[in-house]
Amino acid sequence: MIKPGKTKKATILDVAKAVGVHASTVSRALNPQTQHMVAEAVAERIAAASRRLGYTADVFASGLRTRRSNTVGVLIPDIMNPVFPPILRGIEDALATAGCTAIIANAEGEPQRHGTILDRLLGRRVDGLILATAQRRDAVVERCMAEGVPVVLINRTLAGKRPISAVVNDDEGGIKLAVDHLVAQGHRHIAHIAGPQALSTGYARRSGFLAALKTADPALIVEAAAYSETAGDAAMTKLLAGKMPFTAVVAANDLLALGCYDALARVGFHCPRDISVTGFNDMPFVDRFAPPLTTVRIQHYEMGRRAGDVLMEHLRRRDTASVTIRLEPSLVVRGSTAPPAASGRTGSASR
Amino acid sequence: MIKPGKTKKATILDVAKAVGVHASTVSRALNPQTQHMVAEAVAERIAAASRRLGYTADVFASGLRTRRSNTVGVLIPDIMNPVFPPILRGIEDALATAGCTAIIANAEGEPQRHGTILDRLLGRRVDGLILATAQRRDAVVERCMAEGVPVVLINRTLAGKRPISAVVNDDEGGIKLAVDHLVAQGHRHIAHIAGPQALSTGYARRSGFLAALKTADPALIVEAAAYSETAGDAAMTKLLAGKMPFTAVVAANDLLALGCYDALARVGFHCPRDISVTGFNDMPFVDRFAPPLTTVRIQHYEMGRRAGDVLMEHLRRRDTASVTIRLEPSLVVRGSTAPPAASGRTGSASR
DNA sequence: TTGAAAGCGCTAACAT
DNA sequence: ATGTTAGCGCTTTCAA
Repeated sequence: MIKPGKTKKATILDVAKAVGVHASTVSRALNPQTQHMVAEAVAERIAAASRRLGYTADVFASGLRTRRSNTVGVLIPDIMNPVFPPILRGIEDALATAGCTAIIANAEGEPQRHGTILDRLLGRRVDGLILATAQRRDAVVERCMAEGVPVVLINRTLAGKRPISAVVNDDEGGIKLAVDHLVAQGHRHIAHIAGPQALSTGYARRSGFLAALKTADPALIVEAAAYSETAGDAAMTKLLAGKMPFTAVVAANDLLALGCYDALARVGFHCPRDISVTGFNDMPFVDRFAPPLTTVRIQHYEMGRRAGDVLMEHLRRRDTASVTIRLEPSLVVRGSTAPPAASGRTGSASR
Repeated sequence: MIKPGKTKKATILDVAKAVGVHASTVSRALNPQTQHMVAEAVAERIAAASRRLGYTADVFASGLRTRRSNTVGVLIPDIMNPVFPPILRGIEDALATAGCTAIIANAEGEPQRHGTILDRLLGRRVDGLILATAQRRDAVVERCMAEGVPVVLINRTLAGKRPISAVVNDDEGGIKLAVDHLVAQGHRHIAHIAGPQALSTGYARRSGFLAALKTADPALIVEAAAYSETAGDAAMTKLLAGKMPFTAVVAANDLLALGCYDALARVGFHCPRDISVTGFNDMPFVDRFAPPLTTVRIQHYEMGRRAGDVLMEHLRRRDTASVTIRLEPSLVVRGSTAPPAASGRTGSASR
């Protein structure tokens, strides 16, 4: 009933026979690394024949021999977060130019699952890894380092100086941009919804907040349980329930800022009239929210691209020294921030 | 300087030696299909030893032998479109239960690139494909069918009845939901921004619009060049420039609806006061836009999940008959639709 | 129920 | 510059 249609794949032997040379000559001619060892005329005939027969090297056979898959694993904490698609595009573009393919794995915010996912990726014999899931101390990363698997961290990095490559943002600097903007608008009581302190982003942004706002009140800093809307909502609710008045809040990322919107709406507060809100990431579509979010823009695509390039370099030369690339963020001012109300509404936030 | 750390992977031979049996026995014991051929006691010792040694079959070696990669290719038109992440999650969950891994490829709206991407995926020896990129007549799909590669279409399907599995939405029915809602609100002049007619979604939704609104005016139907915000903006601008008055527009998807927002804002019209807008997909975050989008909700996750399941079934039994699964959409009413202004503002849209 | 042996398609060391 | 040979690690007949 079903046509099998199985067009038998051409093997290297088919090409060899067609040209009248030995299989190994075909192999050499087709590999850029070894092409120089074969006569140009022969190489051309081989190229022609292999094109004509639609020959492509079997990844299993060559992988078995060479122990390279030309595949890298990419571990993402949450693919539903719109920051990641642009990052992934950057990664894929970088890999594609090196003839490499990404296997994307979703960690879904469950750190304990990371080990299993790593096993799965390693089981696929990936040549290296790009991890967007790193915690400040991270068992998965440690394991990779111990096993000598090439790794590049992206967005998040480890605590302290470690010999591992990473492409991150200047999180402190980015938060300073947001704080300075609010201060310039006249805000004096600014709260911070910090990201999880187990993550370098949460940690660094909190430090950046403290550094930028010397007068920061500890009571106005709340740590969110996760980078999610619900966690942002919960944190903001906690802030509103506290007795410290404030007129603005710096959220550690856009999703948390969205959660702030929810909490604010629930108690009938208006953003930015009652409370100004800033985010971090400038993820796609935040310019369309009500109100459009003032946020710190990071170079999503560039970040992915650079991480991909760095990993490719590590694969090319296994002794490449690790590097840390820090990308500069910028502030995008939109409708979620405004000068505090003159009416002394400042105190209104305390209840 | 760099610790090689290369922990030699355990091979099947290591396990065999540890247990004192032949490698082939280990192979049989570890494969659920053939496990029954080996004595239970031996099987247990093999399982224990392989666990102890951290043995996992080398995918290259077994793939070379069995011609199966336990990998499937997933072709997505645009990963930046937030509909896809939930769909991908569904697909991955379905594959994971079958021990399969997805390789996601981004087609980036360039149909001519699809062939190359297909080659790359096939070169990776994927066992099957899930295509979200199908056009009503699609060279890539034809090629897969001709070559006997198992394929499941998702979201979009081919023109006419074809022997190929697909998981799609009831696009006609979905649009009818939107039209009926607008009519119930009192709208009489309703426009449609159709999706590309080369895609089954664009085509079916347009048909659905025509079917639901017998009095539809051809001058109030504009085909967008792509499913994108800019295309939606352009189409809406064209509609506004026409002389036909209308009070509502049914966009063929959410991105097009967003483009409508832009066009409306540019000419100083307010949604929904001047013009009501509906979308399609209910992609993440459209509930947060200004105004929150009234749209047709599709079962993103379920769609992915079902497609994955169907493909797994095709891989398990190559002679499985093809099926088409049609998922039911529902309407989500939000702030972008309202009754038309009583003020006879109807005509206002014409200039 | 288990072992022996062959071979999947390719590449790399060695030989010429 | 090209051919010979061996073998990567696994699965699968075939034999016992």
